[in-house]
Amino acid sequence: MDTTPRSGCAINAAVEVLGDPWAMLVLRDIMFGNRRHFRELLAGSEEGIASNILASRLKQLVAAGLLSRDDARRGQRAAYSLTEAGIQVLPVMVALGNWGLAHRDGERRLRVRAEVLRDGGPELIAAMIDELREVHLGVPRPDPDAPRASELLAAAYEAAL
Amino acid sequence: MDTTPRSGCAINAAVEVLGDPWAMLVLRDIMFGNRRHFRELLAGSEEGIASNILASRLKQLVAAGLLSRDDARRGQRAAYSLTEAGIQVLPVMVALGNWGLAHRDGERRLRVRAEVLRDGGPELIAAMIDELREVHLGVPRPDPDAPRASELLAAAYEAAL
DNA sequence: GAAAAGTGCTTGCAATTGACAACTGCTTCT
DNA sequence: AGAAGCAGTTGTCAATTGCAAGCACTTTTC
Repeated sequence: MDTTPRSGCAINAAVEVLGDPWAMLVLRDIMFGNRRHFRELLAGSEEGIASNILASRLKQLVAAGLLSRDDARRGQRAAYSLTEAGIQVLPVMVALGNWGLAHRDGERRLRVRAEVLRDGGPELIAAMIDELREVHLGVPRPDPDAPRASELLAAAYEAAL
Repeated sequence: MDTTPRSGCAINAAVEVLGDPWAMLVLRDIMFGNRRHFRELLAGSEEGIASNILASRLKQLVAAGLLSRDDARRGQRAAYSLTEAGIQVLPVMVALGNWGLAHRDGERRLRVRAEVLRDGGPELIAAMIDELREVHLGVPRPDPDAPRASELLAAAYEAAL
């Protein structure tokens, strides 16, 4: 786990944390799939991550300050939560999802649902961030009556299957 | 160069192409640094990519349809250009840059410049995409008198150093 | 017109990282 | 006490990465 930055560039700084294929997928499952425990993350994702890789990535993400590890009374049921820095990865995730929807298979499928993400952008993302803050940080949402962005986003994410 | 997708998820689709640390940095240098030739990319980036890795990544990015290789009369001065799919990576790049600016070093530095990217968002990105289309695809910009977004973005990117 | 310099890569090799399977120590349920 | 579930660790081996050279080619320079 090398923490020496390769350069001072901001994009490089992000890439050194998020540039690993598995890091993004783990974050995705915690964000959208709401998986919080080791075994859930291990078995849950469609891509089939190996246990040592998952352990390594969780450690890195905790060290980088994207996740916190809540070791609920030692040994059992350790839960991983997003920190504020981790929650702020959502825009990156959505941008990646948009790109993936638009450009795999030569840009032909799933246009309709993709529009939910593509243009619903900023407000939807802001609302989703409020939800993530509530779930992971325990911060109540500013407007509890606001529509649940997670459902729209999760639907668009499911459409990505 | 394995092209078999690990899953059908859109985020995974994007990660399989963009999830490599070097892929994003190469695209960054082509986008913001306007480096188009092998040797430029090799010597130009602050991170110091190895030649075999660069060759491998360029090949992958061309195969994935993000770059095109213009082999100006065989042998000499092959130029790499962004395709439309490559240009569309810009929002991902900006989101990554934002995150990097905000969250490295515990969120303390470069706030001022970061705001250029953070909230100037959508319109700035759209304008920059028009510019990239002009430079890399030869498509004239819809409004040639519009301010040059690349200067604002490049300034914010330079601030990231 | 031969030498020098520049081009896009390729090759060899040591070291790191990745995937797969099995296993450890701990805790709780029966 | 036994079984089952938990979060990981360890071992092994193949694939990938990083670094230093080198190669075949083209253009420039003298």
